[in-house]
Amino acid sequence: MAWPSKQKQETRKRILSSAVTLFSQHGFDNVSIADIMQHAQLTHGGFYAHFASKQALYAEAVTAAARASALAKLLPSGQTANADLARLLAGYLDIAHVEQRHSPCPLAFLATDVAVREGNVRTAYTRVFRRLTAFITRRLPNDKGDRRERALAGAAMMIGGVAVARALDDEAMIESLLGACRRVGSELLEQQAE
Amino acid sequence: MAWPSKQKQETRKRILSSAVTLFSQHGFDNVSIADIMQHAQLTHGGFYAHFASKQALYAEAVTAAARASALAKLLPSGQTANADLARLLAGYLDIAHVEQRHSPCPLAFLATDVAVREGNVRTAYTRVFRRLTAFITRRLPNDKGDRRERALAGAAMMIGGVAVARALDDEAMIESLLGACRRVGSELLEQQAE
DNA sequence: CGCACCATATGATCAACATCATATTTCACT
DNA sequence: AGTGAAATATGATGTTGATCATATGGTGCG
Repeated sequence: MAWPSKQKQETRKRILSSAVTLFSQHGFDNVSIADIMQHAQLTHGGFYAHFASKQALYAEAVTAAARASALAKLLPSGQTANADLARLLAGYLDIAHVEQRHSPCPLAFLATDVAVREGNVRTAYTRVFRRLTAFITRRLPNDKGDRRERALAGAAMMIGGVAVARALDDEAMIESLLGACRRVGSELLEQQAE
Repeated sequence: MAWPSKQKQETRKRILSSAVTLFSQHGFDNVSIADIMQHAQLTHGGFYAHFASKQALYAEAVTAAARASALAKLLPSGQTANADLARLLAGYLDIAHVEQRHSPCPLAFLATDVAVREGNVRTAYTRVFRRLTAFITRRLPNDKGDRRERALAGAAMMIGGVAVARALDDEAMIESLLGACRRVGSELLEQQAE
């Protein structure tokens, strides 16, 4: 009975946060445990005191990334539904997001990387996606069309826009793509003034 | 000067085709040269007689995948613009595509996988994306709104829809997502009957 | 039939890396 | 201050995989 100082919990959080950053930036397979631990200012050996395996860390990282990312910061907004959606679109389809200058959304950054795994990781990803689409659906007006359908398609467009932008080579095309998704997304999701 | 039998060209094509299949299915890092060669019914050693490196193969595979995928088969269509777009949406946002029961589109299957590489691979990806958006743009009516903008956003939605669907765990949600993207995509890209 | 040569196969080599076993440090409490 | 366990570090181990060097085998020509 020693160390009630919560050191361990904080260390664990630091590892998770480093994992989110590095996995998003380089993909699961291009990041070693040693890389993550180093980034968290630790050495590689202690890792298994915190996580059962690299895969287990990945599953938690997907969830943690969602919590840290822009969406989470919108949740307790209190603004109008329309303002929330506008802010979501603008923040998500932003070059700063694509270049990972703030917390990346795992749905866009890890999409095909998650698709090739099994088990927990997929489940975590699915949960995060469900949460995003619920967030959007709740803010769509009830009257025109099927809200859920538009929310799903809108989410796909946002995620696809960012994922593709990250893969592109050409700065100008990246900007066009993001701009196009912002504007069409706004038509699709926001209540237009009449 | 022997072997005018073109054996080598055909072998090379077989390797490329195996690479497309396996990279799409498992991602670049989870496929070894040996896996690819075995899939092409060869042994690992001969690989470097055909490609300079695994990365070089990847760049060519992105291009080859595009050529083999559904889009390519639409190109010499001769149908109306609307019919082409309808066919593209239906074929792309299809569970059979997601489950890779036919040639996968590299834009969706390799998006985040390409995003973490450098050089040739990104360039090849960008070229394929440019080709897809050009294909769509050319088939949009000139009158309402900015064609190119709608083409870019539509492409992002298609690609995002398939990429996310592949990562999801839940069959029902996959179907909803694909259906939503098909219907919203159709509103966005097809000329609606009045 | 045998030769020259290209395509492919066999068999290293060398470096990364996930995971584990063991050592060292650090804190809370006496 | 001293002690013991928790937290972290150091140092294997074993495997996998990209790449390369060398060997084999089949092909078309003389």
